[in-house]
Amino acid sequence: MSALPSRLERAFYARHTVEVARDLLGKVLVRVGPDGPVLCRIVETEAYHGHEDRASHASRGRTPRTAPMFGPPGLAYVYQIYGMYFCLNAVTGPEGFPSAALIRAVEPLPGAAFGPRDGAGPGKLCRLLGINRELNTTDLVAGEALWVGDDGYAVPPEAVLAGPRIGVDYAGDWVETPWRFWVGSSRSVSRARRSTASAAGQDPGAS
DNA sequence: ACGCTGATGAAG
DNA sequence: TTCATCAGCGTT
Repeated sequence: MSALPSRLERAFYARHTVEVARDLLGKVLVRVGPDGPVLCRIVETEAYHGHEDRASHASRGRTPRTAPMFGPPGLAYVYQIYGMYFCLNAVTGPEGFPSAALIRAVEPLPGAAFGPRDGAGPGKLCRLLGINRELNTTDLVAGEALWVGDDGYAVPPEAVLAGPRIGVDYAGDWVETPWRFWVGSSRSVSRARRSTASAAGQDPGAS
């Protein structure tokens, strides 16, 4: 039923990372690997914004690892965490300003060859799609191996929920910042809906 | 609640 | 060179 997805352009990623993270919900993540293309729908994201955001890798400035976050919007920032997993981010905002949207969960499209929990987490989806450090700094706007498209589907605004980001207990005043976004009706989000979850409003989270 | 696992960055 | 710290996951 869905049209073939059309690739998101650089202007999509060039906006405030909170807007990008929210708008990535419902978009189609396309991975073209050795075994051919795999498509899935993004249902959970998180925003990381600038050096003041103590949850962000870039909060301590530019380092070899975080350099991609300072690059042009639309790059992939892939890093390894806990020694065993990879996480995929899309670099956002203007070039030179460190911000990115973490893709935390994807759900299968109808007829997909994997289950609803196979992409339910940032490490799981990278494992599912064969995303590793080789894809770090690849261009989601121009590359062939990994990109994000729009197939015309839109998540109903009332289905978009927001809450605190996961795994950032060290982030001080930023721990409760509600920059995690997910599709409340999806079975593929990485954790059950929190009672404190709230519908994502129009306002950007903070600044 | 815990173990797995190794890159990362800061300290020295 | 050592050391503590992780934007997770799976099993108990």
